[in-house]
Amino acid sequence: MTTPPLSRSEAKDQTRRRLIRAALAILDQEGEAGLSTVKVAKAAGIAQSSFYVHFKDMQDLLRVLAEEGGERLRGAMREARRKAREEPGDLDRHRDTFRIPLEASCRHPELLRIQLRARHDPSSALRDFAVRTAAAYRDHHAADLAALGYTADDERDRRRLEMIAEGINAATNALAIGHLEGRYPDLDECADILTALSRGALRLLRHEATGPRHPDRSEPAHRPAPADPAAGEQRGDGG
Amino acid sequence: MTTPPLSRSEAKDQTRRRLIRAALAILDQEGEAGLSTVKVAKAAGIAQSSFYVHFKDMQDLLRVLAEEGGERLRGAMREARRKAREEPGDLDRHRDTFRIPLEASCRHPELLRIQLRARHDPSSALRDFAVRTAAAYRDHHAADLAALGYTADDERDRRRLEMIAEGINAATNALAIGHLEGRYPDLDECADILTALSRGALRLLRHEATGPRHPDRSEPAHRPAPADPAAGEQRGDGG
DNA sequence: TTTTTCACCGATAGTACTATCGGTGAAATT
DNA sequence: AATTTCACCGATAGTACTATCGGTGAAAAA
Repeated sequence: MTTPPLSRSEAKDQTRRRLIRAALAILDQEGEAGLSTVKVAKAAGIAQSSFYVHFKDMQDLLRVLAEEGGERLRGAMREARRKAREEPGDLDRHRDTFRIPLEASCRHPELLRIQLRARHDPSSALRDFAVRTAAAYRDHHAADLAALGYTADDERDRRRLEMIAEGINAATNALAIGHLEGRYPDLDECADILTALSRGALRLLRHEATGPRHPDRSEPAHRPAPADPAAGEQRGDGG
Repeated sequence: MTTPPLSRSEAKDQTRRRLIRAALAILDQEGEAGLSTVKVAKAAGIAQSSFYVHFKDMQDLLRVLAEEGGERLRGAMREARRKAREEPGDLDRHRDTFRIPLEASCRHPELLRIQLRARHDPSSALRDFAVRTAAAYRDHHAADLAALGYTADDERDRRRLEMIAEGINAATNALAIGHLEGRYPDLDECADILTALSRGALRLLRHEATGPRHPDRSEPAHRPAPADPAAGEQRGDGG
């Protein structure tokens, strides 16, 4: 038995972390309805009343949980993206676009499940987190697709690009869940399906973009896109 | 004005229906967490204790709700399918495949939202309903795709077909929600996106199904087109 | 009419959870 | 060593909900 002389603040922080982890586990296993200060505190090994030493109330804990969860997801996405950049994969840039969120999701199954649940639940304290996470994924896709050369010049194409990104995002989540449930063991195959799905949709986009049905504006307007895919959102860690 | 001489059983049945409708509304607006016998009974205009005249407990009400909801969704799907059969739409068979579930979902927004929520919530009494509904949609898609000539001979193709159907289903729900939220006003456009999405994925399937077992072959430019799904395109206009 | 039935009511016991209280002992500070 | 700080404790008041009770009046049956 190690006898690490924990300082008071270290011990407190450790308890706090136990509370957060306990809440995450209960949230994943029993859902938001199963959450209570009693259960969380007990699972963390402290008295129910001591819960309030660390958090103002359950809402407060969930806020912190969402913040940290969002950071973890974003970090996983960043990491996967970085790894994808280092690897040869020039040929499969398109495919990587789908592997990255898939891997990020599967690296944190509880967060994925919680996010999917909370997204449409008006009573959920995590709804905001879920909506923002989904928006981040959608933007990631939209930006990556734009980077692949699928520009959206007019209003309609922009909307279509968004719709495609949203559909792809939903499919990504569904396949990630399927993978986590063991139905689709091969993550590469999931990425393949997503790649194939998007390819068809993008053809529609490009088709519309190159040969407009209503040539009212003869302006090609080949604007060089936002250039940085989703890098702009968290380019922070530099190179 | 109206003086409808309601028999006792008629009045009771009407109260029961009010309870179910009230529960559905609360469920949609506040989520499962906001549900209580107090609220439901009050919204239905009766005393809380009288709730138990009609249902054993809240679980019982939710069971009935799920049964009726499932029946309504299935009915809407059946109806849309029937209507699609009657219409000329030979050209847009493929597209109809996606319009049908879209319309069915949008006809019952509360049920769609509730289903999406409950699907991944382990604490939800409606989880079973959600899972079965999702499975029904997925099967609908898989069957329709099969009807379009995309056979799945071996294990792998079967799994891929299922994955495609699951992805498409998820995208369908996402776009239906987007439509209900007003972001995608044109349901036809949603169907177009879904059509395009599936077309790419089906190409992958067909490629695997018709081509010889040589995985190194790159994308062929020719179009064998067994059942002619994409032939109709949409107004084609080669441009 | 007389009697029975029963949908509905108010009251309430019981359960589960929240959030605050004063107390305690060991770490931290003096 | 003496004092202060504070993370944690048990107890408990307060809140919200569930589910059961006996009572009531009007519809239904006799």
